[in-house]
Amino acid sequence: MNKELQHTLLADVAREAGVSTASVSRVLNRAPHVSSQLRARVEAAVDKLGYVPHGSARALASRRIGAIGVLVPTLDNSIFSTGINRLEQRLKHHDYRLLIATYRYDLDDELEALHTLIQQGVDGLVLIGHDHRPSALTTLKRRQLPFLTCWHGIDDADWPTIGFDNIAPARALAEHLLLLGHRRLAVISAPIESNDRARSRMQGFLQAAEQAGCQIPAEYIITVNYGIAEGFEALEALMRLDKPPTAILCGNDTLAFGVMLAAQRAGIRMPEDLSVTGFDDLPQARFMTPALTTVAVPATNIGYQVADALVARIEGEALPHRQLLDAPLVIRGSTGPLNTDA
Amino acid sequence: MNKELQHTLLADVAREAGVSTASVSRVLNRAPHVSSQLRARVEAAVDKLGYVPHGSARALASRRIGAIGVLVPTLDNSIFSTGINRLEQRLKHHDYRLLIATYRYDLDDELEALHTLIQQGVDGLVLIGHDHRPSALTTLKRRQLPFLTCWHGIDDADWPTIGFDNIAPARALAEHLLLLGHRRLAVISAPIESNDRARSRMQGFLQAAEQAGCQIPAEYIITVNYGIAEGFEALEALMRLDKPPTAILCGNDTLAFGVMLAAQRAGIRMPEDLSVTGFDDLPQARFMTPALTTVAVPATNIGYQVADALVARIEGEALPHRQLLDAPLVIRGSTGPLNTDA
DNA sequence: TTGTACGCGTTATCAC
DNA sequence: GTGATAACGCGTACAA
Repeated sequence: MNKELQHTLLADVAREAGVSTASVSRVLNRAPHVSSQLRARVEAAVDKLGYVPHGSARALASRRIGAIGVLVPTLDNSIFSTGINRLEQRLKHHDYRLLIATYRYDLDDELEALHTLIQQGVDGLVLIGHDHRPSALTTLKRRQLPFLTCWHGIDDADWPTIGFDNIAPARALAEHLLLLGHRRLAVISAPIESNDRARSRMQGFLQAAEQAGCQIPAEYIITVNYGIAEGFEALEALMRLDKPPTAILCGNDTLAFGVMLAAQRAGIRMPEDLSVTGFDDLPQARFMTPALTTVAVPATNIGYQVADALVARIEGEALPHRQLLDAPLVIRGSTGPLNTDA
Repeated sequence: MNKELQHTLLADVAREAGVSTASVSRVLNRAPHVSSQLRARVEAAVDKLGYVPHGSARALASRRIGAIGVLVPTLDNSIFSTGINRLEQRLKHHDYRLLIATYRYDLDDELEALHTLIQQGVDGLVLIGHDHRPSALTTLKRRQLPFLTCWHGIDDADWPTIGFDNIAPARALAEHLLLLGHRRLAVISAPIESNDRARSRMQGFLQAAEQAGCQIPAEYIITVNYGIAEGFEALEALMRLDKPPTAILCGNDTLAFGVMLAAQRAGIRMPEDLSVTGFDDLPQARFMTPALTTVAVPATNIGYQVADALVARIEGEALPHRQLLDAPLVIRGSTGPLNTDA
């Protein structure tokens, strides 16, 4: 590795402009009290030499890296990429960059990625959801690192959040189906052990059913990873039961799409023979036939708010530890009254 | 900002272990010639103090950051997230981290993001496609930064690539439709000015049509951004024409899904009344009814190969400037013979 | 095998 | 306003 071509340094710029390194640094960092004359000379020298500051050196000296990190379970779900996208744009507006790390819904991987990001020197962190390894909190606290969680609505001073309640909308979805006369409700959910969002939604579904005196039997509850294929196969499995459900509550839109596609393939009419609900309101939801009844998750807004709040926190502001956004029900054609002819 | 709690430093560990800082550093960096005795003492001290190395200081001193950067047009298309995901995992295997930046198909944003990543000190870079601002190449070369492009098959020594040919599969798709008797072919594509993949695919479509003596008229060529809604609306527009097309070539699967959903909504039968093709082979493709005829883009394999090749390059190896992977046609039910009854 | 001391490129604290 | 110069935290020749 003999890449010994000398990059131009701040000192080179200083020499070229005939000023001190301190002055160059001031110009570069938009410090106050610099004469426009000096500024001009420095900027000319920077351009001439094609100078690019050295990020690590800068971070070391200033004890600030100008980046915040985000830990996402996966980028494969476009609801997350949407949120991330907005977060990144808004952070850029505050002059912060975004470092993204993924952990495939594995909390040990999340913890490891957290350490990597901290080591990288991020100025703040965004985590998704409320479920994390306990030592994550310890680390965060010990280093006094500003952080925020999102996507959940759990009231916990340890885990400040900007998110939404997952339980109530899930309950509303189930109540909507019950009101339509359905009694054989099935649930297709992601594994709930280390995913509070999935758990909350499940809880909402079951609560509503129970309150209506309509307990959901175990064989109507299917746990799979989020994915089109998984939803597709889950529906096939449900339809093989002696008494198939008349309505299916899906943990997210992706699963619901899989279910709907399988139903279409099988010639099952929706909503006449089967009602289906999702969660997220992905762009595709409204274009399905029938259009998917779901919950509109405020992904974009979360990205925006999280950026503002975290930056404020980094700059020393105290903020409420919970901010809830609206996640409204979107009732469309995929849910309809129980067909009593059948 | 008075977060003056002293983080434990390498020196603290050294003191705790009763050894020199150099020794601690050696243990941490798995240097050879360290007695297991010393290693044990240091590791104990590290654990006891909860020491976390300071990334910037380490990068500054070692002139290596241990991360490579990737510039992606968007994370919203799951074909990219799939590739990125594999890239990240494979890089971790080589002890490199991945910094992701997105530019929303705007090449000026790409250039800006490139500078940010370079400033950040990445050890190498991955770009997607062949279209970039010329100054990107200049920068890359001047800093002698190892880099790779992917997702395209263009033979250009300036832009080493691990990708696939976009033209031939596109041509094959069109030929497939022509062979089925279709003559009224439409194309729905992303803007081609600054997107070589879209341009190559378009080129393949048009070439095949022309060679079959079946020029595609301008009103059959629609340019929109990639998206479900965009595909949906494009189909509606095409169907309003006096003589609607009997087959539609879509620039990617997402557009094709939009088209198919619009067709289903409009009661257009596929493939009897309309044949549709995509490009990517997303998971959803096989589950549509009918299943989507498309091209299987080797996203996972690209991620894997790019990781290995770029790391090799960083470590000084010379590699061929082009490596082509297979992107096979996947013929499914969404394409069928021209219906001459109509 | 281990320790000493300097250098990495910048920012920030002083004086002037 | 501007210029010296001491940190910043770690890696690594070099010496021992």
